[in-house]
Amino acid sequence: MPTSTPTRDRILAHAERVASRDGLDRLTIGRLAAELGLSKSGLFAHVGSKDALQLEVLRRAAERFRDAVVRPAARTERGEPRVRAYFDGWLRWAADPAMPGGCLITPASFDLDDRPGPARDFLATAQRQWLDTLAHAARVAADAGHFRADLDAAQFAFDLNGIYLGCVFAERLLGDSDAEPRARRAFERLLGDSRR
Amino acid sequence: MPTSTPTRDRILAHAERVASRDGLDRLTIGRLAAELGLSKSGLFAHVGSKDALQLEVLRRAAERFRDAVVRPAARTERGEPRVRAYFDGWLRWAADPAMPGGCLITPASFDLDDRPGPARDFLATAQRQWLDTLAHAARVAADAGHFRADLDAAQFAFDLNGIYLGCVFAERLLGDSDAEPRARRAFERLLGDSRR
DNA sequence: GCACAAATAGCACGATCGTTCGTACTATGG
DNA sequence: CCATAGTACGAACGATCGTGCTATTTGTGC
Repeated sequence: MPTSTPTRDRILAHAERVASRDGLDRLTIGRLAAELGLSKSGLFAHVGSKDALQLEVLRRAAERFRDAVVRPAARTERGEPRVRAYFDGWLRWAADPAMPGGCLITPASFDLDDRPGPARDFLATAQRQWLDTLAHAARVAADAGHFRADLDAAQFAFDLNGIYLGCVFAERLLGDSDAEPRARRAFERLLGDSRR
Repeated sequence: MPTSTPTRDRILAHAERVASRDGLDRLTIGRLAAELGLSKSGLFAHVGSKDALQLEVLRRAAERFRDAVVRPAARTERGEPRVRAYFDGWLRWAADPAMPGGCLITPASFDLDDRPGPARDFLATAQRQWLDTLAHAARVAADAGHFRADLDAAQFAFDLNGIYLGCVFAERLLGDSDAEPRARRAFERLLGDSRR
């Protein structure tokens, strides 16, 4: 099982789309093979196992997240602008048309939260890292005087995450068309409180 | 398929626990039957179909939520105290030891958000109702002078939901032991902003 | 043109899924 | 004592799952 071939890339790219629309654990080797015009065993040889496939899909989604959100924002001006850039990128990521079902990591985080295993471990680590990134950016903003000095950065990250989750929830389950404006309003409220 | 027999109640009560721990769509007729000492066909006769089983589990969870959270809080003093009662009950519900995997509705809401059908419809309706209840309570609190008069009640419900989701996320995926204190702090911040 | 390796297909396996069907057992009402 | 309805069971169905094995195709260096 090679680590990167054109076919394998095709498989994983499609698997990401399927997982986005239908959920990570609705990924199925047979269905994937049929949709890609491959045989089950042919596809299987590329991915090793179903668990490995799911894990790899998660890894690639996380990598795309880093490319699309984390790295660009990390190059913007430090302090509050960078915090804003993180949040903007996050919302853009959630609405990325390349992923028809939205971020596949969010539902997986709730789905796997009680199922020990490599997938859950990966998700927990990745999410912790992301929240740490957000907290660190808030800390830097506080040190720069943009936010108040005694800001609880971890609490800031917790609050931001809640805003994001509420946005995804309202948008996708409730079909609430102004979920994103609401999220932005909540964000401004959080920033306001972080200043004074 | 009768609507209520002792056996059917036993089945559904156990199904709720399984769905709480493993997720609604990991509910399986065969597994359920084995764990209850019934035959697959015997159990099947009680629930009609798998989809009906899942839907019924959702219905019962929602009913328990009304009994445990909505109704008690609705009888408390109107205004801010009732808003607090809703939120307290909500957090208590999420930590209810009777449901070993926490609230089964939250993960299902993310899991089914892109899968049309009766289960999704039910979830969307139930969640909309709950958010409306919260918004209404906030509106009443504003009219009573506890919150500022121009409070956006729907935004309040949106924010509250985000706090809850962030709490579940931190608690269950990250194993963050002070997720609940953080949620309470976020709640107080929301209340503070709703006053001025 | 041939050897050799990689990529893909074909086929079968055991398991498990939801579901159906026929059939017992058990109570209850006449 | 019999009819009837409810309750549960066992066996089987077609489908699909993940996963092995064994060919066959394909491409590449000599």
